[in-house]
Order: sequence, then structure tokens, then C-alpha cells
Amino acid sequence: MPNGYNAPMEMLARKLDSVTRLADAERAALLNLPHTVRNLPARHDIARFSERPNQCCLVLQGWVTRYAALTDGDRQILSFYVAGDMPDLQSLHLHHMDHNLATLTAAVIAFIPHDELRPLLRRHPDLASALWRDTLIDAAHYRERITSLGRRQALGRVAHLFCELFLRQQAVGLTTGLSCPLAPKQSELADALGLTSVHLNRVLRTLRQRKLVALSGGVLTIEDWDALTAVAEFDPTFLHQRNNEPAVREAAVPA
Amino acid sequence: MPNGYNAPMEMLARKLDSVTRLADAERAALLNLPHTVRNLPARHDIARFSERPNQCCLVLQGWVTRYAALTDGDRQILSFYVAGDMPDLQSLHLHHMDHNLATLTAAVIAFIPHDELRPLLRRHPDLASALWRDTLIDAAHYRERITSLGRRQALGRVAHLFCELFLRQQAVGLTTGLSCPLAPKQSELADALGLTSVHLNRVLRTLRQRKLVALSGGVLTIEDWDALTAVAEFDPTFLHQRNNEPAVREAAVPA
DNA sequence: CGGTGCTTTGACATCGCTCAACGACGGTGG
DNA sequence: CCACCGTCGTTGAGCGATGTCAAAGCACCG
Repeated sequence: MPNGYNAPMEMLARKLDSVTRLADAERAALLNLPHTVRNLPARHDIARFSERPNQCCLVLQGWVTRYAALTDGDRQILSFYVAGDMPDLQSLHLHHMDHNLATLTAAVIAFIPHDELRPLLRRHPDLASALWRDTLIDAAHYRERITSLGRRQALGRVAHLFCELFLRQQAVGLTTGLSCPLAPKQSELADALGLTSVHLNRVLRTLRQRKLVALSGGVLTIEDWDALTAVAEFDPTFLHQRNNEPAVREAAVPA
Repeated sequence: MPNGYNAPMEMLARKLDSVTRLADAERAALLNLPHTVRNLPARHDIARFSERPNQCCLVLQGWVTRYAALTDGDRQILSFYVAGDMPDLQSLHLHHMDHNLATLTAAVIAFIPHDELRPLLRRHPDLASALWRDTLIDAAHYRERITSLGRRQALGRVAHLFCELFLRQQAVGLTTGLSCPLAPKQSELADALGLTSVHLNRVLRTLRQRKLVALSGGVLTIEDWDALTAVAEFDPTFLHQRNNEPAVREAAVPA
């Protein structure tokens, strides 16, 4: 398989390293994993409801979403994934898709066949644990989303999602200062937060007016981290990142 | 450790069997796992936010909830667990609790030290996979809850939760006919569904008036499965149960 | 320059929340 | 045995956050 992209498995190794410490043997095994790299256009389904995937995917570039489609045409976006994420690890053990996975933007994705991954994980229990942990962190994100949808008002929900997306991207080096990419459009943010795009738009206006964030051209800039986390009641514990005190803290108080 | 309760690990073996097929070696290993069985009163915290548990628990009897506590005193119930569930498997790999786990009713719980479980899972990759799968199903429940909170109205949310709780209990033999225990009070159902107990009460009235369910004395009786699933837009795929076409189907059409 | 898709805004409707009171029930102590 | 009390369920009236519908602005692109 052509390795058109630079070192996909190294990105995975780095990602897992940020989560558990990898031994050399595991790291080497990972780097040798056979895989295919594909360039996909925006809005391209990777796996659909009720399918039985036989490979896992690793996002190398771009954004991917997981979403449920309701009968009335509504959809609920369940999560966003960025570079370094493995959105369908679950397919290793859950044989039928209970939702859909699709690119949000044009994206570069590496595909790793289950048949390659499974024996590797069996030989390297620590690697299996690292991936298991990754899926558990995914679940932690879900829990936080449930809390948002269940008990936070629109303003808090949006603020909370922004905090989450910023910190997750910071962890993989996708931020510059207090700015980060924000690929989802307003209607997609709305679909993720259980809101209407109309109402989401009004909430964004409020966030801008209060000088908590700036948002334009697919770039989110945090203007007041402390105020934003306060509105969101944001506690980074659920991210289970190594150093939970974000580098933002200093950056948020510019000289 | 005293084995006051009959065969706790056998319940676990049976549960896992319902999910993956266990080989004899795994089954035997499971049955020998050291553990402690405790009787806990209702509303007793099992693990609190930010703690670092060193054991996993297995519900043998009663109900357990996972919940997030917000600063204003609100709480969001994230999930309900019944006999056979292992609510904090995640603590094996996620070291800090990002939420709370507590009994809802008086309950009998078996505790298995991480230090016993970890080496066992290392020796039996299939067992590890079975438990991994269990945590992935947990995540599937979260996803469905997100969809409910984000895109369903109150009536659909309640109906959906009832369908889920019925089928999950049916899978472990806790139902009789079309009835099953329903331990959570109205305020707890409301906390799980992002509603007020007042509004939940009104929704229950509607469900009763429409003859979809009957509800009293902690027992839920489904009176019209087809209508209930229709209101809920319920699709059992996300439960990832062995035989997804529920036995309810026949029972729902009494002679 | 005329689409086409996204954002923004306004007017109005509604679902679910808040506050407040009352009723049903079971436990407890006198 | 009964009065009392706490908890839970039920109901009403009014309000507020968010949805709905509709149209206009705006940027990018052929």
C-alpha cells in the first residue's frame, strides 16, 4: 500500500504516547502495521448504520463526524474527530454500526484492517489496553455531552463544546496561541448540541458580544478563557489528558 | 472472601456469555476471581468524582446510577445499571473518576480488585475483549441518550428509556411477561432525561392515557409495545444484544 | 453578475420550566 | 390507634428559552 502521507502510524504512536507510555516493542509493532491511506472529499460516508466494517480508521487530516440519522430527516451529531483520532475502534468488537461515520471536511484517513490489528493486539496487551483506554475516553466525551444536553442552557453548551474542541486540538498540536480550526458550520454545531441553527447563531452573537470568543473563516479564537469556562462550567477532567492544567492558562493572560 | 451471595462470578460469566462466547478456560478463570460481596443501602456512593478506584464492581441485585453533579446542585443521571452490569470497568484504564457512581436502591455489589483482574485479562485476551466489548456497549447507550436529549421531545425520550430498560432487563431475565422493575422515581427519571420532575409527571400521564404503559409501585408494564417504540422511534440495534428481535414481539400481541 | 450555500435577523409559536399548592401514602412516636 | 411528618406524586397558572417560518444579507464561484 502506498504510503503517500508522511508516517501515518507514527501519528498514531504519538497519539497513544500522549495517553499511555508505549514500550519500544509496541511502538515498533505499530509502525509496521499495514494500512491504506485515502483522500476523501467532504461529506463522504466512511461507515453507515448497520454495516459491518472490517477495518479501523485513523484521521490524519481534516474533520470526521459520528452521527445518528432520525426518521424525520433530523440528525444528531454525536462527536467530532480530528487528526490523531481513531473514530471507529469500536468496530473491532461491536459488529454492527449503530450510527454513521462520515467526513465533515475533505480528509486524509488511514485504514487498518481488523485482521491486521487483532493479532497485533493479542500479542501486545499493553497496546490493546492503550486502545481500550482510547475508547473509554471517547465514552467520557459522550458523558459530558449528555450532561450538556441535559442540564446546560444553549450558551453553556456552545461554550463547553468550544472549550473541549480547543483543548483536544491543543493536545495534538493543532492550535496556534488561543486559536484553533473549527470546521463545523453553524448548522453542524447546532446538530451536535441539540439546537436549531437559528438559535445557535444567536448564541454565537452573544458569545462574541461578551468578548468570550471570536469566530470567523473556520477559525475559533478564545478571547477570554476564564470567562468561557465559567459560562460553560467546564472542568477538563473528563478529557483525561496527561497534563490537565492547560497551557492556555498562561496564554489566556497575555502580557 | 465470604461468598454470602450465590455465585456472583457465575452471574458475570453468564452475562459475558450473552455477549461473546466464553471458552472453558476463561469461564473457569472468571469463576475463581477473588472478590468481596457487600450489601449497600440506597443512595450510597460507590465512587466519587476525582477518586481513583482500585476495584471494579459488579451489580448482583438492585439498581446503580452513574451521575454528574453540577455546581448549582443539579445533577444529570448518565446511566442506570441493573444486575449483571459492571458499571465501572472503565476505572481499569481511566484513573480518575470524572463522575459519580452510587446505588439507587439498596443493592448487592461484588467488588473485584484491579490487581486481580488485570493479570487475568492479560492472560486471557478473549476475556479482555469481552469486557472491552461491554464498555463499548455502554458507550452505545450513551450515544443513544445523546440522540434522545438532542433530538427527541419529552414524550419520545421517556418512551425510549422505557424500551431500553425493558429490553436490557429482559436480557438478564428480570422481566415477567411485559412487566419489569423500574426502580427510579420520577425525579430520577427526570434527571436522566434532562427534564423537570413536574414535566416528567405530565408526560407519564400522557403515556398512561394513551395506554402505552402502566406504571405503579416500581413496576413498569408495557401495554402497547409497537405504539411505544413508534413514539420513541426506538431501534434496538444500539443495544447490541444477541437476538435483537425481542421476545416481546410475540408477547406484545396476546392471544 | 447571477447563482448557491451559509449566516443573520425578525415575528411569532410552543414546549418545557418555575413556583406554588395539594394529595396520597407510609413510617413513627405518643 | 391515631396524629404527625416526610417523601413522592399530581395539578394549575404563568413565564421563558428555544423552535418555526420566512426573508434578507453576504461571500464565493462559475
